[in-house]
Amino acid sequence: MVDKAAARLYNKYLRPRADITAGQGPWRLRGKVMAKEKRVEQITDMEVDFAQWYTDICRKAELVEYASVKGFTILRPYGYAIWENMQRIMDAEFKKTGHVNVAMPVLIPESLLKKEGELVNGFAPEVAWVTMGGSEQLEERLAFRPTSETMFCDHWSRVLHSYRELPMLYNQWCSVIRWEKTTRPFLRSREFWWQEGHTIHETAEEAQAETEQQLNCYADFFEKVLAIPVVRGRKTDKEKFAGAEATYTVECMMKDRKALQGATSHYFGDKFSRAYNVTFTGRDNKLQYPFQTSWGSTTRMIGAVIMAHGDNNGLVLPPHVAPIQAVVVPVAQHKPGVLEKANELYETLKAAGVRVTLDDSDNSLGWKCAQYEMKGVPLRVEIGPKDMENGVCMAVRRDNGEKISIVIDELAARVPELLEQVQQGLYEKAKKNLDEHIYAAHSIEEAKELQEKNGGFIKTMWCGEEACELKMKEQAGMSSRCIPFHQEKLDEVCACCGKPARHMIFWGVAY
RNA sequence: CGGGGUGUAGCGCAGAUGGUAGCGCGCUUGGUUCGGGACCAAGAGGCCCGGGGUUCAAAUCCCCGCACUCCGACCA
Repeated sequence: MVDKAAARLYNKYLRPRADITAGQGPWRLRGKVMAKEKRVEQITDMEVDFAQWYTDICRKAELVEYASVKGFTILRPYGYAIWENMQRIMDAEFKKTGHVNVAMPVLIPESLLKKEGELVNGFAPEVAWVTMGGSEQLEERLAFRPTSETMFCDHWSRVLHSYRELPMLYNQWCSVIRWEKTTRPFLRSREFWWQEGHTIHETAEEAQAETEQQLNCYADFFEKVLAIPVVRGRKTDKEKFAGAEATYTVECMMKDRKALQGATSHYFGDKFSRAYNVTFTGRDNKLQYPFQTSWGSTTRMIGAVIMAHGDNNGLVLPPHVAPIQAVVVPVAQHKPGVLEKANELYETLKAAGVRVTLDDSDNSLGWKCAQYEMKGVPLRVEIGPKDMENGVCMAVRRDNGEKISIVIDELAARVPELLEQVQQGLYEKAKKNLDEHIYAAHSIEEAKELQEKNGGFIKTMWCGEEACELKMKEQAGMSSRCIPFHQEKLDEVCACCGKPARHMIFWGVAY
């Protein structure tokens, strides 16, 4: 019902622009008329247009660039460096609990993919196919992996013989292809990078424990490394992974109070091992089917970091994954001794194990400040002639703008300490955002009203029926996020249908 | 896949009523600057998204594609 002419006019004259160029009145930048708290141009304010703000950050902080095929993105060095830090930390955690890395093929024969019905049905709409090999038509078309359960099962069906070989705790770092209809950097793209863990176990209990352990591993990673608090819970049958017996999730809340699924962990029972004929000889000398899990986390976590911590001046990175944790910025660097001193600070911090960089380029101080704020560097260390006289330097926190004078001799000890404080500060801020935006509702109408007014998670009691999920979606625009492990009893009956309630459930508008 | 919007220099945009292109920022070089995106001067940079039409003539008008983006449905 949008008036086309009006839309065009809006677009031409009123739509918020990312770039505000100099010489345009009150926003004039070089004339320094801009509001003090808005120091970085080129980024749309999140209050004006959150989606545009997000895209601006992805591009202006040089995290991604669009590729030539729709829905595919290039992870640029700065973006990839964040991913590498995530990988390094997670990979070490996986290995602590006995997991080993493997590499599976990128192509899956159609016949193999089709062996497990639910999985195929779940992924069929988004599978990309290879039909040609050189100039020859292939006898059987090959799927680009959308996920690798089938490859792991096929492999296990050949190599597994005895219970003595169990459990097999495998993981792989790779990219997968899912032909999504609409795409956004990090949040939804046709190719994305991830890790997928796949394990098989002798008993159901062991497999269930694995599922839980890995979910907790993710939750810890989000909270301690990404500084994003999560809600742990189980997905409803409607929302669970195709073919899984149970799907667990860590749900996060973004600054616009929309929900984002952070990572998932699935319990498969022996469903896949039966479908793919994975067997082993048990302790009782009988042929048995192993119990299976899979769990995954993706580059979407970068999107989560952007939307959980970013502000109107750009990206804000948690120190644990920041490619650059501190940048040394010399002030009045042409003055004698300044660059030398700056370099000394750089070397000191490097020796202290800080991921540090020194910007001795010719750009002005203001430019440098804005640049590193946009890129989310947690700490800026300024050193100028006046500081040198006093034997100090100035540290500026990205998360709250606080300026801290540091005696140079104490730099090596103080900076790591400050980085930890930034890490903690980010978590606390995000935790506050989460805690303050969980609302209890007792009917669909109330849920809808709360969602429209506040956003966030709406918690209600639920009978367990899919019909009620559909009703909530239709009437209040929300999907179920999870059935939290920490249950509360809000009512006796389901908020949607009035039948006896079985669970407390979280609803939200999701990415 | 449905509904809007937009494709002109690296980025942001101007280019009524058709006559093959401009501005700001950025970039390069030289100089002056430097405690929050500096200033001056001289430069470089365009198959106007693609394909068809209409016309003496198309960035501009008409079809058809494609891409990006926002809002829904689907998903990590």
